[in-house]
Amino acid sequence: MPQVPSTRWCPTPEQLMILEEMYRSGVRTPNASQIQQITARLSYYGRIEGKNVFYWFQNHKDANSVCKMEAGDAEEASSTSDATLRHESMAMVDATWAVPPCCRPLRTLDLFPTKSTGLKDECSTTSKSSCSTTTNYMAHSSLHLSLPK
Amino acid sequence: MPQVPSTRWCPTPEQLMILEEMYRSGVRTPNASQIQQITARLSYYGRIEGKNVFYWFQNHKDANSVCKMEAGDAEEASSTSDATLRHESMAMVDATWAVPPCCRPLRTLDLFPTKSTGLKDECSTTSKSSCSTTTNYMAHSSLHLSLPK
DNA sequence: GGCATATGAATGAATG
DNA sequence: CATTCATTCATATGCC
Repeated sequence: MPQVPSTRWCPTPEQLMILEEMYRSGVRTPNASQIQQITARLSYYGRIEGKNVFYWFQNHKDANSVCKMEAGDAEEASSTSDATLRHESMAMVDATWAVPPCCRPLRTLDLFPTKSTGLKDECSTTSKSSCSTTTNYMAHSSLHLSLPK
Repeated sequence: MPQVPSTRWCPTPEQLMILEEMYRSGVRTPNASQIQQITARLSYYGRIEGKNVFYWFQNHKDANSVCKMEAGDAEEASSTSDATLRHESMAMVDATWAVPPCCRPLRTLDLFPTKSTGLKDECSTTSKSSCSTTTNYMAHSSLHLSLPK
């Protein structure tokens, strides 16, 4: 039971930004060397491995349409939810998508903590305040499915 | 009284029954159209959205007769599957993989035993904006690596 | 009231 | 590139 920190890669905003920009630039499937460079560069902002980059581009079909729900069906609070469509199936059912507010609060707190002293764990559950930011990206819609409205 | 609008989907027994039956019937990953139909049908019994159906099937690996949820299975296999390199790009970046500790100290030493409940990791990354991102363009190596095999 | 558990939701990782 | 698997996160609910 490894409490090992072997966590899943947590893309930081900076990393994301760069990746997205690259994607926008036309990068689709970087080669090994490309990946290496990208990884090296991104690793500056946080832990990242080559495979992360690789998979990211693999999964990053299109970050388009941060579709929003249609105003006609839900009267939820609608906290600017953007349904991130991932698969075609989802794309179609999008109509029903009305994802409320589940964004991912990036807990990028300040610098690395020096928690030797009685500092509470930095990963405290709280502090999930603003999940705004542009954390939501990625919408894997594929094909030609009519996405969102 | 679940009057709260933004609540999570609350599957009704009827919905569950239908879903499970479908699952039993062999439905594993319904397509968009499938999802739509299912959703439509289930919506009769209560509010439900396409994503709910989608996720349900996604998560419903084996919720039926799960008998291994608890028990004293404290250890894990951790077979550390070797990453079978699939593409050459990956092969090359492989070096970057398995980069264990590297430079990112993400984990704190936990002296005291913490309950596993809500074990949150801290993938916090410094959102430092030292920036100075030297617009490092991508190298157009264009090597001879043919990706996929 | 909070703590424990269950499960929906999200997405990174992997495979075909 | 599409699809599926696995892990994690967040929220709801139940039991103290």
